[in-house]
Amino acid sequence: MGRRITPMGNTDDRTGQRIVPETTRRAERSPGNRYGNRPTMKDVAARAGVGLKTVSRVVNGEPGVTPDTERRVQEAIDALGFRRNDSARVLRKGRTASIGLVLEDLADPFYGPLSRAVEEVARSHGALLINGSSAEDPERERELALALCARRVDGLVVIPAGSDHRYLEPEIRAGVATVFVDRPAGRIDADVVLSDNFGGARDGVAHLIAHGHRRIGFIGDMPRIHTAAERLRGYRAAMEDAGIPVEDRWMSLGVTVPERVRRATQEMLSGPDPVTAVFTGNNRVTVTVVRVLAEQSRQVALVGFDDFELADLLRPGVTVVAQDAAALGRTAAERLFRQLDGGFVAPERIELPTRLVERGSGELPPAR
Amino acid sequence: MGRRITPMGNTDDRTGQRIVPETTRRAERSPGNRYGNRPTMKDVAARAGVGLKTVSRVVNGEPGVTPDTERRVQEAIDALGFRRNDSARVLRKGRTASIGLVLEDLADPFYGPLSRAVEEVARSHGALLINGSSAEDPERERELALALCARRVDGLVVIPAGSDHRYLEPEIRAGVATVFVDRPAGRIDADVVLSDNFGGARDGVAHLIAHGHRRIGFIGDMPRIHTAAERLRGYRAAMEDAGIPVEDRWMSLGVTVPERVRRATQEMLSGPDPVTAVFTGNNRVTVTVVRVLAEQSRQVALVGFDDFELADLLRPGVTVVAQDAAALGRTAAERLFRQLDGGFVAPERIELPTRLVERGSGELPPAR
DNA sequence: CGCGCACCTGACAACGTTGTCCAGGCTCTA
DNA sequence: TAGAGCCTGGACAACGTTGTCAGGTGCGCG
Repeated sequence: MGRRITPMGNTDDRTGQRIVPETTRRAERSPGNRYGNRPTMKDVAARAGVGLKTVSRVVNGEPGVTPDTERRVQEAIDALGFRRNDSARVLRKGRTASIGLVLEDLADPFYGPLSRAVEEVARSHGALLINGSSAEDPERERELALALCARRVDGLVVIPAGSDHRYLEPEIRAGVATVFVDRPAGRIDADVVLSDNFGGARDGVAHLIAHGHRRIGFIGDMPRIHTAAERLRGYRAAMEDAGIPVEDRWMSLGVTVPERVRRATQEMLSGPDPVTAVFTGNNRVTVTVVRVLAEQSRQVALVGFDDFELADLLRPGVTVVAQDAAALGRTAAERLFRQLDGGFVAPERIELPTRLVERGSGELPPAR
Repeated sequence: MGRRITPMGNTDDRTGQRIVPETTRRAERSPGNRYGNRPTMKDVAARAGVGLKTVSRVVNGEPGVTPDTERRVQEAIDALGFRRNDSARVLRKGRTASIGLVLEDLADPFYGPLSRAVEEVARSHGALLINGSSAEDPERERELALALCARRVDGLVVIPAGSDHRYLEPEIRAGVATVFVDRPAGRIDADVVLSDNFGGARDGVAHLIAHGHRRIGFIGDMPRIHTAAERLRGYRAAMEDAGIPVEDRWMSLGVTVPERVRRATQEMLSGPDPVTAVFTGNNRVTVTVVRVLAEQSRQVALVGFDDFELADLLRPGVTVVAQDAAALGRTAAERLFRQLDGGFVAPERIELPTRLVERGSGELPPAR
């Protein structure tokens, strides 16, 4: 491996001087237990010569402590490097001020902004965010969600991988606020925040039809994924509205790995009556299809679901049906805290609109 | 707002039937406290007619329980919907099986894969990941890191925003494993995992020089950010190696918002002796510069630090110095767990190599 | 000067779990 | 059949914090 390793001894960024802190030794962890013998409120109280509860009051900024006492306690805190143990606090108070986010894959550019939006809302409510990726595996989603519940997160934002979420019923009944995003919950009654997948896809396909296309391909994700199914439904609706009978060979659903998408695209583009336009079901598919089309001599129109960075810089620019990932996350998180702050709220299904962004690829006329 | 809201009453994905679960009512939260009156081990024990510790044994799969007793306990658990309270467990055991990640911005495509890699390693060690964005604000980084310590995360992976991390010394001494990624820690002695920013930038600029360029611009992030400073240093080194005196107007450092970058680029490209090539200091800058160059009639060579999706699809393809974000995250997390599993390890600085990916934009000859 | 009141302070229990330790019942052997 | 040893089960304390409540001090007013 090409990595270079040097023994430490940092240099200060600004002065370039070598810094050797007198002691940044890790405390020997006592064998089974204890956080490296951290000081507790008891220790602080002893050192400050006050009672336990007085320390608690100072730490939490509660009233009823004379300035002099407060100063003594604060000095002891600083001297010992005390930091309140929130685990114990949580145990006592019942609220953890943290929420969980179960998503599909943090590395997917669609979920980054969504996750960030959830985090911002959480932050504004003083909560931390614990998140995990389900990798599109229902079992893993379940494990993750339940692990978060065991940590007693106050609420849960879930981007479902599975289609049966009854396993969450006991948790919801026990008071865990829950909101589903991007895809609906399966078999339970809960808040859901979605994009208008059906309408967006229909509009996108209609846009191609309006530019003269009739043989239009659809390449999407596995049909068991709700968004994929909805977008396919939108495609079918647009075609039907235009009175165009859809041929089976124009549709391809399955995993979104490049190889499959590539093959599917090539098949649609070959044969006697090839498609003259393609509608792609998500950003990963779109990117692969753009690559395939770049290799074609013939011009093929393209509209993709999901916006992506640089779509405007390609030639032609890629026309997309854009959904607002950040708005999805924000709306879901706000909904979550509404549940937490206001007690029970009847579950709703919130659908956010999509937006057709014309950049050129969708406005190409049918070739030949 | 264009959102559509419908009262719930889910339909099953597969059957289309309307599902109305008999009761998914949220438990009334008792006023101050309690997790909606969740059952505890005590409740389970009472129902199963066994002792508290026996329940604990069953829940944790400890030996010493007859199959018959185990079955009774398991039934009680299922009937009550019991789930172990990990907060209490943590309090007792001292380890939380969770690690914290403080990064700059989850929505940045560079950090998605990094975060995901950290998560995977954490998962393989049975730990959860709590993360937060510092938004490049040192104070917020500090708050976040300390909040995570208060939750008693076992370890911390930090992408520094600030340049002084002495505030972490008490935590490290108390046993919180800590690894810094992407940028070094300031003023403390800790593990650091970096890309070879200096070498990568030097190689990238040398590549431009090898293709005949002499007037080469550098547009980067704020110089207080370590990576930006290192990359600038690499630029200077390459120029010096080639015996080219660098002019001040060829360099522009500052925030990476599009407006500033755009202006900086335009300035370098105008005037009597404009630059014939540009080296960009990170992916956000690169993208903006690509946009500006696309508007130019003249061809300008470009090499960017950081790879980005679709760089190969642009015309010309964008030549980049690629760093492996996932490898950074993975290496850091592995290092973290090495500390956690193996006790004290002397801090090291690990530097991962970068890779020059030629795609065309860096191989353009100087215009005119 | 004495009483009452306000204001501080601290002892104590409780949160839900796990580690320790002991009791009781069983089996196996001498 | 008695004793030893093993296996199972449960009582109890402890983890570090916060809510409750009662005690103590000092001050003002009658």
